[in-house]
Amino acid sequence: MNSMPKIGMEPIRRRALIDAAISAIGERGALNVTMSDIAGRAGVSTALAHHYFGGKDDLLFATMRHILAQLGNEIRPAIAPLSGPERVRAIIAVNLSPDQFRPEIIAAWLAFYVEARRDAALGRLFRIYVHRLHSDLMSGLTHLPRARAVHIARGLAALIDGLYLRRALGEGVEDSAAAIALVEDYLDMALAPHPSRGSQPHA
Amino acid sequence: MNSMPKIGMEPIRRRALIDAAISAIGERGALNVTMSDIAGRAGVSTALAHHYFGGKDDLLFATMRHILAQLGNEIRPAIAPLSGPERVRAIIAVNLSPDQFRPEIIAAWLAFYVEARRDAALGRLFRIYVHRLHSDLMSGLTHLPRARAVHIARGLAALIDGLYLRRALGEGVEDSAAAIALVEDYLDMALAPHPSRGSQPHA
DNA sequence: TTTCCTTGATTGATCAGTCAATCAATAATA
DNA sequence: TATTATTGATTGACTGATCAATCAAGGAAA
Repeated sequence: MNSMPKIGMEPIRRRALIDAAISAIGERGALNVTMSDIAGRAGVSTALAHHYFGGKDDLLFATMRHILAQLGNEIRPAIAPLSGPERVRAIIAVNLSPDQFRPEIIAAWLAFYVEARRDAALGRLFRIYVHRLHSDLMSGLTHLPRARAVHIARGLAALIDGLYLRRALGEGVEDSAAAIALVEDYLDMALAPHPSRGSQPHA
Repeated sequence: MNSMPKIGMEPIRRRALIDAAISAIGERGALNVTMSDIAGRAGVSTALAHHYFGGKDDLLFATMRHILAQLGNEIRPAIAPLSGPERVRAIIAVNLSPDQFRPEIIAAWLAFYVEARRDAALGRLFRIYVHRLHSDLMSGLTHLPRARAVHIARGLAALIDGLYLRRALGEGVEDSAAAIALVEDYLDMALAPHPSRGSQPHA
């Protein structure tokens, strides 16, 4: 380990393998993709995939982490300058943006949701996502009583995930814009003062 | 196939194998269960499972059909005497009842959702479920303009599925009652006349 | 004795992971 | 400049395990 005796292929290969994994998962629809398939798509041998990632689980974990990081990188700047309902709207817009609503991304999400039930590391990753989404939503609902804000945040989160599911199945809401409209409609209703309804108090 | 020269083990075995499949899927969290595992839980050999179901895919298909049929059998009598919002409330209550909210059932749902992306037969099965849920919901929203009813029905369906997802992950809404309360709250808001909001018209 | 019921053993395929061996590029050296 | 040592990059071939599916044979009721 003196200096740089060889070129730096590592980041390129890692990225290529992750992209290949997303592509493969998107096409097969589940995590039962083979290392051969992934490596083939990335244009390398299976041995190289093992060399860089250690094993299949590690590669899939890195893939999911990449997807989550990408989502985080889109959300952070989008909501930074906003507060209140506008902040919530931005979160919704990014989570359901055409970019996140791509079939292969949805397929990967769904497949990882399933896998997270068994894989402890994946489960932790998802819990981080769930918590981040929740606290992001809460940060736009500070003008409401806490209990009411929690209620709405949970509803929004479930709605977003539900729309993902239906998208994965190819049924229900058609495109990104329709999904966003649906969630925003929920938000509008929840924020609008309504006569006397609901189990939670509101301002 | 003349009459009944031998006792009828078939329905008993089929049912036992389906129950075993649900149990196995619930425990492993995905569809990558083995025929050995399923057959073992049912107390028979793998060869017998093949004898009665033909192959693994057929067994899993029958398992999902059984779960969907069970849901249908619970919903039908529950909503038959009702109409309007009460009918919608009954649909919500059954879909999120403690019985449907069992971890192993949720796990099976989720796993089949994933598999339905590839398996055409499973996909058809799910489309039937989606359509039935939608038309059931619509039948309780006849007092609203059609466009508004469609909007609400889609929101309710997505919300229900989203709550399933979060339940599968073990995060978010805790139990059946909390999930029902969340969806009913959405329904209450959607049905309550609110000042001037939303992209869809309402009565 | 016919007919369903049931199984153990086997087979063929798939796949993750390993390994020893090349290739290529740079840095040190003479 | 030419040579050589060093090291990352890369692969083909192999292995061990897993698993769905098959089959031929052995019960047991009718």
